[in-house]
Amino acid sequence: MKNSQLYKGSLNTIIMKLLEENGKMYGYEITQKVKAITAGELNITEGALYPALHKLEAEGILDVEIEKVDNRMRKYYKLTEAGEKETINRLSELEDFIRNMQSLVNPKPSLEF
Amino acid sequence: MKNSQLYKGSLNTIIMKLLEENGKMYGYEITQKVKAITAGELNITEGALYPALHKLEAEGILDVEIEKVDNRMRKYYKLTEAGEKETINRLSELEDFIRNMQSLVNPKPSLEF
DNA sequence: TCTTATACATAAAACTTCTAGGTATGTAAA
DNA sequence: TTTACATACCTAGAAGTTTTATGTATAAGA
Repeated sequence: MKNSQLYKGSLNTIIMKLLEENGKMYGYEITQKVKAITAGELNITEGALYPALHKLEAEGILDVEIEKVDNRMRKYYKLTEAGEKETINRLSELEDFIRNMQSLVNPKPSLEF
Repeated sequence: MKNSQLYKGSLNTIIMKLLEENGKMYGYEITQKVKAITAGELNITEGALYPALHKLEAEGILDVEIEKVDNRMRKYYKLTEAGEKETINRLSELEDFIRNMQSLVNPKPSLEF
């Protein structure tokens, strides 16, 4: 998609935040949710999403649970306890990042008269 | 450094914004400026910075001018005309990005009573 | 003299993401 | 009925950026 370079490196944080908020989600659901929240501006590709989910699972951040709905497979992911702790750190990093980027883009004028 | 993953993909935008603001800067100056603005939280490594500057120059975004100060070489970079136009686009993308990330992290509650 | 700061540079490895494919089911349109 | 689209998963290879680890050189300070 037309995703700018800027989103690179933010995928894990996005996934973890969504799972923190919604309890459990499956891959396709995550892509649709992100598209909806960002009004179509950010489209997570499957080639990025699935490897990322598998990696987070391997790291013990996520747990999987397979369900069959309408004869179609769904793999629901949710945060482990370790994952919840890590999510707190990631969100804090995200806040710092946003604050820093805003400082760079919108520097405080020096206090002169 | 302890730079989180989130900064990946934002280096070009940072460089371009700083040059838009300061007219011309040299590599080492950019690293110091970023460190100062972010209170030490973001350190741009040379291994990332110099290749990025060279690439932006090759793309016609930046112009170089070599000066010798105190017997040391300095390569001053400044935005070309095309670079200035592109910077406007990048900053607009950055605003969208920040807005989208904030929507994800801090979703608007539905308007129910 | 040794360390730190200034100032540039690059090559190899690591890492993430994109592109481009693949499988399969259900539904709606032509 | 065949085509298209949405749902739902997956992966391999290419592309791209950044990190790590170097290297060179001058100036200043301990």
